[in-house]
Amino acid sequence: MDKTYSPRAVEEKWQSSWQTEEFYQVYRFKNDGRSVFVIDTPPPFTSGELHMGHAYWNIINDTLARHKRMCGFDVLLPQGWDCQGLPTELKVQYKWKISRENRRLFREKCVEWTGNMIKSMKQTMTRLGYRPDWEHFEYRTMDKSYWRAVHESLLMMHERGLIYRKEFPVHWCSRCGTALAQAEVGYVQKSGKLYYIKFKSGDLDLVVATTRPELLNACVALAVNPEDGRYTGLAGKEAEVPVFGQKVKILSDEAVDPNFGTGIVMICTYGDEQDIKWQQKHNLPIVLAIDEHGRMLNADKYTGMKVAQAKGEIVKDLEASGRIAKTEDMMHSVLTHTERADCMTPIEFLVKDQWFARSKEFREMVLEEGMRMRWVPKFMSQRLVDWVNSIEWDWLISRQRVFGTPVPFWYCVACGEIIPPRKEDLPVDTTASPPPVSRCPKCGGTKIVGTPDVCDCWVDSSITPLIISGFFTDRERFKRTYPSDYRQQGHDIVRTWLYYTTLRCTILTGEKPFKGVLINGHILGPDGARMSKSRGNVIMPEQGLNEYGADAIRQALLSLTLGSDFPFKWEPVKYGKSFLQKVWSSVRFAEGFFAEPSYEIRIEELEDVDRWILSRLREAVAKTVEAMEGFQFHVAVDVLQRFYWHDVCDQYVEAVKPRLYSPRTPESRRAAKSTLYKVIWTFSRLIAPICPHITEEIYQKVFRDGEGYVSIHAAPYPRVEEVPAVEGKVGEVLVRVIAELRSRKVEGKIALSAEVGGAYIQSDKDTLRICRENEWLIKEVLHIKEVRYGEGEPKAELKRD
RNA sequence: GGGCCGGUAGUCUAGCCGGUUAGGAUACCGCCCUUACACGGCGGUGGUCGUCGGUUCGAAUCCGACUCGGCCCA
Repeated sequence: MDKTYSPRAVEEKWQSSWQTEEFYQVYRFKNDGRSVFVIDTPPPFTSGELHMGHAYWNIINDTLARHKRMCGFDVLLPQGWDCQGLPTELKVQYKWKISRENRRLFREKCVEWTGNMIKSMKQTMTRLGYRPDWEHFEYRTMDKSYWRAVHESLLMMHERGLIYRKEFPVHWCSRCGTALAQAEVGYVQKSGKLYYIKFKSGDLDLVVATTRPELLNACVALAVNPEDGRYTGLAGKEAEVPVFGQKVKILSDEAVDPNFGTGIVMICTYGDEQDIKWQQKHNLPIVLAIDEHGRMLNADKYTGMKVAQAKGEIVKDLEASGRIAKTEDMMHSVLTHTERADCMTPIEFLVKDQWFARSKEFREMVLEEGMRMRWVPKFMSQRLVDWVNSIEWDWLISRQRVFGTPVPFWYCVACGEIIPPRKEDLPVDTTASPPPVSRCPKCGGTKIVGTPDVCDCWVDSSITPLIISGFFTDRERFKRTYPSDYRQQGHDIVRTWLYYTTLRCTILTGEKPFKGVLINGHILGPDGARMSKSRGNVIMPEQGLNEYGADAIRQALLSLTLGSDFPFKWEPVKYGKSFLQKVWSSVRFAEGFFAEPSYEIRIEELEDVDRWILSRLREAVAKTVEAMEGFQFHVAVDVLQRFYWHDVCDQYVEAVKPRLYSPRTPESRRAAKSTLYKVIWTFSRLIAPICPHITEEIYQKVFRDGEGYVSIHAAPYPRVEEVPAVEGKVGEVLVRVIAELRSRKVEGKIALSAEVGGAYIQSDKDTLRICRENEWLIKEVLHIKEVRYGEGEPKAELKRD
């Protein structure tokens, strides 16, 4: 064995070995009748970059899977890819200069781009030691087989009357010419003007403060807070909108902030999200004010102008007619296309024909199923409860995009009836294929049209437990692998991925999708803020893999408490690397004394320090097993690092050196060897799920001949009963005395290898007896010629020559 | 504005179903290259456990208020 452990070379060697047929049997899901353990892992968005946050959950799942395999479970560890999304469309559009007008070519190019991204991400995953069952359980949401599953799931929901169409406003970026998901927009602080505009209501002038006078044409109501004493009796009256002249009602609503502007707000279709709520709640008319290119609609002489231009013109005309009471400069939040930092176009709400899935009515069901899951950590379940209780609308499942799973329905133009495809025709693209009927089954209408809309990405990813269990493809396997044992995910997507999965899977199967949920926190940048390119605080695992190794990163990330956010630092990784070197050196030392393939402990030959370290080992096994079972990985890391470094290396190895180099008896030497063998072999298996590479290397070099498994990851996880239950108290006393004398040496600036003439040990009777019995060992370990003893307060002294 | 989480030495963190000299890591300072390891060993400096109240014989640990930070949602 080399003096220095080189993670790079060792890790790469085993990562490629694990991909071979010989080792695949360790990692494959066999469905051979053993208890199954299924982990529903997140399919990451295929951005091409695997950052430390991804690495974190890769490592959690890999560690969990390795642990369960060693415990004898038939583990199903799948890994999917969430492929379809706007960022990819924009890359293909802007970087590859492909026009989205040609939908087929555009999609092909998106698929090609995504393939490249997956390749690069998979490489980093592999370098982290992540080893899911790529061969049989890798899925990509852009594949036709995945589309088919999504379509079948939507078909089932349609059969139960859960799909409907309706006009609804969407976030729209006029520069990118597309609808956006909420996750793709954000508020940006901008300086602007607040206009105080006078509306006529009878003889009164009502002053309304707004930042968007260009939406006057879409003003459909005014509103005041019912508690606002200034406007008692105003509700129910009418007002006239300046410039455009339409008459609108004045409403009363608690959501109006009396402290903003004058306390009177104008409701437009649509200025912001609150306007949507008000429009729905009060059933107000909808005026289309802006088109897809950001130009005015239904705005008299302003029609066709760009929004910004129209704003200027309208303000000018308001001023001319004396309808502006005053203007104020203010900072306000503007909803902006922030997902692509260089777009930053203010978004508008456009009314589009949309597809919905009924979800409001399943709130109770989702809550009940959610509460039947085991949550780790427990408090995270509150996020689901809060979210479900706050749901006000059904799920808008359509998106006006190109690269996505097509919405698989046609509809009758005459009566609006939804026409589903035949199951055997799935997957379908309704813009390219003819409908299964030529006449509407409801009204007989002959104009049946498809839709270019695609599905929200959560429609795709909310069926992962069904995909991995074979719900659509293999009902026999499904019976054994659904629900998943655990769903692992970040806390930020409880309200999306977890909620939608629970909703859809329970509707489709009648049962919750997973028995347990493992929620992890975010890995933040070193500055404590969320990692983002614009902040420049993104940490990529690649930066540390060469220098410290995957096993070091794994230790560092697993030493975090599950559920909390953490600023990433390299220091704990460095410590992990030191620990690997420590383990390596100690095994290198021990291995030099192992002449036989394996060693069995003979209880009767054990000496006091052997019994001590074995009792400590037994304790470490118990604690580690308990921690691993309870997903307390940080506890396991801590217990193992401390046990091995400080008990095994600092104390035990030092204390048995004389018995290995110049033993008094062959039995003493054999006891030391067999204890060392037991300790290292057990420890290696305990930490194998956390540090799979170094333990595999050690296993293949030291233990394979004696133990016979193809891989350490095929060996059984240690159980407490494997370690002899022996009394360690006597050895503990001895170890303490030795440590004490060693400290005296260091304090006296005596080299540890230097011989000293004598030592004086003062303590109680029992301790002295133990020391006398082990006097040979004390002398040899510390290079002391003579030891004297005395009863009294515990102390240890050295006498120089 | 609402929900959740956190505030323990310069930095990070364990403990938090009440009683420990409050562990550990890193950084820093000494001494030591000991036939596994200087990616090491031994020792040391450093903490009013966010603030203020309360419960208790006793609180980092339980309760309340406040404050700061983070995430999610309005």
